[in-house]
Amino acid sequence: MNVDRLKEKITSKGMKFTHQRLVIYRSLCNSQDHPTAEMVYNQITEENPSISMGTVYKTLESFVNAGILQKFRDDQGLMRFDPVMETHSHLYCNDSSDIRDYKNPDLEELLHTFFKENQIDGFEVEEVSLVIKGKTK
Amino acid sequence: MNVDRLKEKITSKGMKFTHQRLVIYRSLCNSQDHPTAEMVYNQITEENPSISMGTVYKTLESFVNAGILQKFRDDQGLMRFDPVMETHSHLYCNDSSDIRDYKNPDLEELLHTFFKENQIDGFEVEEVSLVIKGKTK
DNA sequence: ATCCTAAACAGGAATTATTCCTATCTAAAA
DNA sequence: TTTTAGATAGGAATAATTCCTGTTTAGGAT
Repeated sequence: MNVDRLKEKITSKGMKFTHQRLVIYRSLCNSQDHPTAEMVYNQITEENPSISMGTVYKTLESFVNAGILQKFRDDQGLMRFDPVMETHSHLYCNDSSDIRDYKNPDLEELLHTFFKENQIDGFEVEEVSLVIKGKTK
Repeated sequence: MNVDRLKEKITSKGMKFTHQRLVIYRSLCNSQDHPTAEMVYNQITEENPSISMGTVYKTLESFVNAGILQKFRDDQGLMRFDPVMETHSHLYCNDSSDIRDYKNPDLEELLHTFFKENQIDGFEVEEVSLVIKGKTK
């Protein structure tokens, strides 16, 4: 994604376009590993040593609120950030801390149908995602 | 569950039977709310003021390793403990921090079949659970 | 019943992810 | 160019969890 598209993405949500936001969002878009705030910080400070940890946290949170990023907790309790906004599940590797994306429209349809037909007493389902644990082959 | 059955549960895993372990495990068995270590601590210290926080953490972890409890992270990153060992999913209330159990054999069968028929490239599924978010009605 | 020892415990310090605070700075609207 | 609301840097504060150390104890051996 080029700078203009990144800028458009940020400003379209009513956020000021700053160098820090550009760098942080670009880092997310280029990563496949659902980085933590610290991983983002380590990556961007190689080229931008003056960006502070607090800014990384605050910026990531702003992006989540603006609907530009998703966040979720991993098993160690660390917050992970994800630029993929469509509904999808995650594959957790039992042998490492790898987390891969898993997206399957058939599965989504299956679950949607299931919960439509199987109402839960006293609970209204709004969102379902899967935690899939296993081994990388 | 009476004291003898609780004791049996603990010693059958090769663990020494101590007063602290009895009290902590009993607290878990009597709760429905997937308590955190701190919630367990607060509950048991009413009657057992000398049990330390460190012991609660260490004991809960020992129980998990022994296969007596399950643990999982909630959205706030807190570790939750659960005496229900069978596979089941959780209902997360969006309006509060309530977490209810959800168990449905049909759903488990459905998912089992799905992942048998839909192998994931480079990944071997071992365990699937659902994160179900929504509203308590 | 008493002794012995590995394991468990209490109490508190240390660690670590994350949030909070405040003075300074800057994007972008006027 | 000026103005100012919002953004940032840097560091202090917070809070869940782990670690450390000296003391105690469960339960097998004597």
